[in-house]
Amino acid sequence: MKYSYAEFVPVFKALADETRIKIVNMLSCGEMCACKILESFNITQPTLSYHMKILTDCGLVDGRRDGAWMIYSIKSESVEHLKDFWVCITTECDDCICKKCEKKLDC
Amino acid sequence: MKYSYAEFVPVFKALADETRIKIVNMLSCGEMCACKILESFNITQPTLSYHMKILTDCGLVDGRRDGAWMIYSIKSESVEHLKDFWVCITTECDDCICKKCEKKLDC
DNA sequence: AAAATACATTGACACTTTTCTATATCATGC
DNA sequence: GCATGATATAGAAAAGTGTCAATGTATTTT
Repeated sequence: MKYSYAEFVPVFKALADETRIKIVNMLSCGEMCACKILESFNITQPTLSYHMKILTDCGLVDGRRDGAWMIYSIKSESVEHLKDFWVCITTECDDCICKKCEKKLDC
Repeated sequence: MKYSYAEFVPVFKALADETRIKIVNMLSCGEMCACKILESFNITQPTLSYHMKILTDCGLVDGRRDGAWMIYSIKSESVEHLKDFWVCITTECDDCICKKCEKKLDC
């Protein structure tokens, strides 16, 4: 298994919220500043800040400061990484956890 | 947008737990009964029952009773559905939410 | 330098999630 | 029908989550 399960828990947690899924979707067309994202939702600015922190902490989104603005963008490699992980754990393969368990290994 | 965001929130929630990610992975090699899954984890039987309910309720896993046993299996169409959704929302396209927002639509 | 703008942090609150123990239900075998 | 094994449910405790108002911190503008 080339992936660690635990590393993806925060990513799935980040996506377990409708607002954050929508933010990821919005950023897929290109970078966007926080104030622009905020306009699209009926949430307060601190709440958006909270959501953006979760998205950046898990590695899905990148944030950079440009003067007074925060510019957010999707991290393509993380997007690919998650897709690859999902395909990997849902496809039968020789090093699957189920085979390890039959061998009484730690899992 | 051919998907509704809200429909995937319970799926991502279900995957936002290391034990449940591992269970999905285990089932990718074929169906398995609850007692067999339970052997692989240091959790109680009610806790596994709780996790299996979350996985089946969100549609990722299918459960059928076979006498005294519960046999669980992956629902391949849900696995594909999630992958397609992820690719869709992370790929730039004409009906992206960001373009809708610029048009001041509800999102 | 003062005002305004953009964003982050703090503290509080309601709500949800995860886990357990105890108990109930259901199916099987004697 | 009773005992046993497999699973589900109920209730409770602890921890985590999402939201806000209030406030703090940069940065830009005047």
